[in-house]
Amino acid sequence: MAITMADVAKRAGVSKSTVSQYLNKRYEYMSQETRVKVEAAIKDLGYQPNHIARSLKQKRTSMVGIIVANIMHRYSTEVCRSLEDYFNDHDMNAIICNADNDPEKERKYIEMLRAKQVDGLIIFPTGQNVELYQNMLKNGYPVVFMDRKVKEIMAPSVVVNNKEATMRAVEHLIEMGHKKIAIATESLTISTRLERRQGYMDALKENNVPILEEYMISTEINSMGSELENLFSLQEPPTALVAANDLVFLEVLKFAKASRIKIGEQLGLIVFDNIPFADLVSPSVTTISQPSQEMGLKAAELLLKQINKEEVNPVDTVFSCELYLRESTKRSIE
Amino acid sequence: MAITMADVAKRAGVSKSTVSQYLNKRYEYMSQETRVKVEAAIKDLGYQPNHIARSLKQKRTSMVGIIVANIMHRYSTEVCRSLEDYFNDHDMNAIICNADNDPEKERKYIEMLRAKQVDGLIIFPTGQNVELYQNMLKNGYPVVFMDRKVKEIMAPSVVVNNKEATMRAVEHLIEMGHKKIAIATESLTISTRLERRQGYMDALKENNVPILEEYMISTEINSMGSELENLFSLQEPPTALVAANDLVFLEVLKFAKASRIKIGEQLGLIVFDNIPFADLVSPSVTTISQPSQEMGLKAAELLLKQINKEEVNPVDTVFSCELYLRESTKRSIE
DNA sequence: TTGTACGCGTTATCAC
DNA sequence: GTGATAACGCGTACAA
Repeated sequence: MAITMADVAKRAGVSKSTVSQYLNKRYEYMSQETRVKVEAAIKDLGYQPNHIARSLKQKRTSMVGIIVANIMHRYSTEVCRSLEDYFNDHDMNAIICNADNDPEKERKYIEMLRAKQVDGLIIFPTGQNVELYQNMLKNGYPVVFMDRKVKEIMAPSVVVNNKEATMRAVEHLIEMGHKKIAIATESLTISTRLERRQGYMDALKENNVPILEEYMISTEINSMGSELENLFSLQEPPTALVAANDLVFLEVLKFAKASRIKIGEQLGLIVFDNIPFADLVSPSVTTISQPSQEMGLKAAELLLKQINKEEVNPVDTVFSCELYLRESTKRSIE
Repeated sequence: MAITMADVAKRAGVSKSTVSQYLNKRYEYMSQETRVKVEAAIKDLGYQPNHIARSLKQKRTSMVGIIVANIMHRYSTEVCRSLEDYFNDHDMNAIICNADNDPEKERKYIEMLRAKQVDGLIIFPTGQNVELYQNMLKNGYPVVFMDRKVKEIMAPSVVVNNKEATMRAVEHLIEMGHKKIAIATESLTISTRLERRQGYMDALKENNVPILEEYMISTEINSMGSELENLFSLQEPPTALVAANDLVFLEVLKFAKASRIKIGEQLGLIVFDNIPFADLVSPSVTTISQPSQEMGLKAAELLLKQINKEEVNPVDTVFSCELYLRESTKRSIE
């Protein structure tokens, strides 16, 4: 079917090994004459080396796996883009998989990618497959965790300062006079969500603002709308809200539109996530932005080091978020 | 290093072939007894089959390549998500690559992915590597083109009715009383951009609205801002604008904000692309939306059929876009 | 400088 | 039912 080294060798009137030498640019072991012969044969036949066979021999596929929670998060897309760029520059390919925050799916992907002999894995972990993570780390398999921490695990991780960034954001709301501040997160199964909520609570506590359970909603995206309705039906509805990621933000926008709540006027709003049009819509949206590009770069570097058998410390690399103040939090409360 | 079939065979006291039979579930050729022995050995050793070796033998990697123009387009992300879902459901993996509309990069990716023996390719083509495309098609290599057509090529393609959709959108602007309608596209190197522009021109012609060169700007994203400035510095600046994709839209928003042009009030705006928050921002944005999910599904099906040696006609599958009328085009001109 | 022979981990084809 | 043995396509000692 396809053209193999043997075909090239026959055509050029040399042996397979000579062709192999040529392909690996070990020209010292070769006369000028055979070199051009081989070159011609390759061109003639349109020969393409078979990486699969090479991988089998070399135990290196030049592929890495990326297991992302959900590529529809803007942040995830940005990180993937950054990772892909980096690996491409290093002649590697990335296989991108969506685990959808489903531990079962995550497990399946990890096993599949390892069976495919990918050289390493970058994982946005669900946090639920602890034994599996530990197994990989114990065996020295190259892994970098991204975005989320796994408590029981010591591993190279690339994360942001969720707690501090949220604290800073909530403090800003407090400075603007807000006292009735709510936070909406997805279900509290993942470190980032817990940390953001903790930052929210810490900020309130440090500023002697009472922490009210009913101001902290956390639920699936599907039921976020009705939870928001409850929240704003309280006797004392919040005057400000922190949306803990972009999907939550979308739900908040939907709800605000339906309820004719004017963001920026009646409701101060901060979003923890990267939003492409945040500064261009009206009102522009105050965001806590994550340096997705740099994080992807760092994670890729950490993985590549491990693949190249360099020592990598199993510690968190913590990036700082940027708080962009915009119109959605411009109005102060007396 | 890793555990191989040979290890399992030794442990279970059988031959490699028997282990292979077991793994491929050919239990008929096996006593109950050996079956449990093999099973136990696999569990004990934590054996994982090596897909690379299997691929070498079977000439099927269960991987497909996706070469996307730029994953930062929302539409591309949505298509990728859809593709990934489909292939995952069929026990295949997708390798996603960004060609950045660069023919050279595209060529490199096609060659790399084919060397990696991926079972097929879904390409958002630059259109510039015609010989390469033709070569793949001639050899019966599974390929599906996505989003863009390649003129010289007969191949299974999944596209939208760019011209008709844009016509419809521009007709709407005309119905609203607009006569000074502009269109902004990226450089006219790609079929979708040409088709959208053609649809724009056709709509004007059919409605006896003069076509003005100075109302049709097409340039790199980098210089879109200054082109927009020129456009709106004309003696008769346009009252409506079609942004031909989401990146152009972003530039339009930037420009409008800087120039204090009120979208929906002073400028009717239609965007050809999928915009996540289009209906939730103020003013909400009239969009021409592409059925990314269904298109991904269709493309995946077409590719899988080819991989399974089923006959697939080298024709365009044309999906229809949806025109969502929103506030950015609500104001009529007398 | 070039060729031979073997190994990589799996599957397919036969014998037994 | 089970087990040698030969592919698959490439890399690489080692020999020539």
